[in-house]
Amino acid sequence: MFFLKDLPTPAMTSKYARFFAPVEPEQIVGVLADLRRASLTIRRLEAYFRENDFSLLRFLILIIIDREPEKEALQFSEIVEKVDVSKPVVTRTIKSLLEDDLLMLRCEGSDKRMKMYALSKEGRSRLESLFPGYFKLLGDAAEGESS
Amino acid sequence: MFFLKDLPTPAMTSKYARFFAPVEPEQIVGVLADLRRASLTIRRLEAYFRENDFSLLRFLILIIIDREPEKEALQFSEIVEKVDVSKPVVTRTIKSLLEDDLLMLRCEGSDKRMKMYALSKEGRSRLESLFPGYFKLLGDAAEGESS
DNA sequence: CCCATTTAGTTATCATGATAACTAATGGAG
DNA sequence: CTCCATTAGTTATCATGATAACTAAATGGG
Repeated sequence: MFFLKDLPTPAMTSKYARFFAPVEPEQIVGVLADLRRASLTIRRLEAYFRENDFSLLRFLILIIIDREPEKEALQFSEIVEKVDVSKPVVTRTIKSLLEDDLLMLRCEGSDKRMKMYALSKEGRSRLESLFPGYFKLLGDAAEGESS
Repeated sequence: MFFLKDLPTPAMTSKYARFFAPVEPEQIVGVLADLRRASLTIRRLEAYFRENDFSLLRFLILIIIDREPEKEALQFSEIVEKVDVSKPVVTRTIKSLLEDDLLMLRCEGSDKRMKMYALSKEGRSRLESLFPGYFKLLGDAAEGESS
């Protein structure tokens, strides 16, 4: 998250310009504005999921499994690859999803180390119940961007 | 941070389109791309400061004090307002900056609750030593955006 | 002037990200 | 077949964000 509330004023950027020349001040300010805008959107998403006793990461893991075209179960390491988060965090989050019966462990395959996870019925309906608010926030962000 | 590595394919968005209509799929995908891009930039910034035994928040607090035109010391609550982070986190971070002698406490004023903080000489030079890498990353992000 | 309320900042505790080091299963060289 | 290196996932611990509840100082109505 990028926490600077106020973007630098022109007076400030000119004070620091010697550090970033030849990049134009407007470019620097533009990037800062983008970082700030994205951080606020992410914050709103996190608040939305928290209000619904969920988390962005839990949601992303469910959607990643759901959106796969052919497979109906995904391997742990595939999930780790698609969600750009460290393995221990995925382990912990999947554990909580299992405890809530939103995911099911599928121990098929010859390799006894591998773990496959599929959405449960509750998992899928929970996911769908979260879609409207999620896409609403993304839509709002899209609007805010053009304005 | 937004962790989804792969943006949804057209096949995926059409699967979910009923949840976000009438917003156009390209808009949703566009916002997701922006969130992802910003998250990666923030990650690079955090990695940069970590490599330099610093943190993005520590840096932002220093720059906020430095960039104020007239005042050479800022009040705790002013810092909290400008950096969009909770008070306890600011307390903790300022404490670490004091321990490293990068900030100085200025207990002036009649209100004995108030605390004012100013950059020390080391604080200012530390800040300046971090500028080039910081603005380099912002410049890179600006380039990546236009491409 | 006194007590209740407000304001400034801190402490305690939790949530969720990371890295390092671990266990258990696999697989390939000899 | 045996043993060592590799791969899959977990455990332990830390870093840094949050909220709630706290202490101490200021303020204002009676």
